[in-house]
Amino acid sequence: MTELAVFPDPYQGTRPPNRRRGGLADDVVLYVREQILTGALKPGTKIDQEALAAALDVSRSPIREALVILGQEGLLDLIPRRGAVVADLTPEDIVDHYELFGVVAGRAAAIAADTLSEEEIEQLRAIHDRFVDGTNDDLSALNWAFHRIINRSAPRRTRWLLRLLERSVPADYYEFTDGWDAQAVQHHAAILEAIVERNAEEARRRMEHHLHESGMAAVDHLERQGFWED
Amino acid sequence: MTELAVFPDPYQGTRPPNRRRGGLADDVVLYVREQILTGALKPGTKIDQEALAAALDVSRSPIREALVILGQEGLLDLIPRRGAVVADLTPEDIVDHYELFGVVAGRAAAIAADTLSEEEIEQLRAIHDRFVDGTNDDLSALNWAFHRIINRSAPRRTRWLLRLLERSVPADYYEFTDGWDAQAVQHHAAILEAIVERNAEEARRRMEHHLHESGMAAVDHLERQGFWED
DNA sequence: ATTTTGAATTTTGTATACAAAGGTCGTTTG
DNA sequence: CAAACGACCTTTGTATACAAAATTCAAAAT
Repeated sequence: MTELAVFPDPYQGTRPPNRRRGGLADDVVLYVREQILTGALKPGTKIDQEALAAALDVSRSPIREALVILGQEGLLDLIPRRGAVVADLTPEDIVDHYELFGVVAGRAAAIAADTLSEEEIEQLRAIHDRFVDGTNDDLSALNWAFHRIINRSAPRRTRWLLRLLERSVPADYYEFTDGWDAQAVQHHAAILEAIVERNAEEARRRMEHHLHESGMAAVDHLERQGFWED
Repeated sequence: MTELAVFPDPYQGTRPPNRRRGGLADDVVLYVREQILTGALKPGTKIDQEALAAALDVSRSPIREALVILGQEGLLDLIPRRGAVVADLTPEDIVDHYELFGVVAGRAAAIAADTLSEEEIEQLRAIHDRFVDGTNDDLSALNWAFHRIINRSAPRRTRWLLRLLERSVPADYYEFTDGWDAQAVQHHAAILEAIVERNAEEARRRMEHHLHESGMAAVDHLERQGFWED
């Protein structure tokens, strides 16, 4: 997770949680997740708790809590009494994950089209404009801000699931490379338009399409990075 | 989770995982989840690790792992350095949860309509027939078997999410009471029909509708049970 | 040669110990 | 009298210790 620069006023509260540091387990989760999503840890690799603890210089307590979390996220398979193994992560898994992300984010977009206030739509447009502009701004942060305004209109459980799906995906490791940002601008524009027109079904479709394409881009990127080599 | 009777041949491998007993943490998860979903533990209640450990006669190690799992499921709010609190669970949350379940199960149903083999459709029909019949069978198990055949046609990540959504919901505590089974039969029939006709979009819509109605039934049931009293 | 067996070793799961942050409650101070 | 402070107690987070299951590997048996 990249540390974000301070934003001017209109972005108050629109930056990633940055919530108070939890315990060591959180660090372990971040570390192992990155190892998996960058391909440093290949599927099938067994996680040696002791070794990991030694490597990160913590005890097995936070290690075990981290493994439980990653197990819940589906990145590790936890087999009772025989430990944690890096789960398979095929192109199909990535595509599937983004399709799921799509249907859930699509639901959020539909709700946003129905319920966002005019002020919120104005905020959305402002962020989108800076996203289009593309200069002197952290594109990843603006992308995040755009989706956040939409997602926060969704009910609690939907927001919970969106956060979950957001975490266990390589997003941070490939987004806004390879000219993907140009596509994203188009998609965002279309989504914004549907929301402005209060066309919930169209907003849903376009969000689903956006995430579908994101999945394709992710697979492309990972393939080019040699994620599935040897 | 009710223990299932042994089924005749056609149901081989169609009963709930029943996977090898994990550790004590699993027991703790089951226990606390039940306490929350039956209303014994009200939202806002703080979980005292020591007290829970004493009550279940285990140490805090499995307790903590269980709390992490329930936190990931959204049933507990884990606040660093100040412990776990039972998360809010309003009617809106339940409805929202089932809507999410709907879009994901809908995706599975659409895939099933496209990809189920004729043999699998025959199995589905056989199970549905026994479900319609309603005599001398565990309705809950048949319901589970019906959905399982559909869901297992979905790709891995979708199956993972379905399992997750299935767990953190009161299903077991209200299903097939109050004449809900009559409605479920209708819904299943409609879904089966769409699958037989290989009509993916219709299968999706009907599955979404089924889960939407399930959510309504769940809220009704919980309200009648006094889940949200005082 | 392959499989089987069983002690030695490793690794997991659980319990306990300890340090530090959080909360409590009475006292003090403005 | 209300807010601020601080000593005391509680609870969490982390480390360590211990028991039991799983794995390893060499010797024995088929």
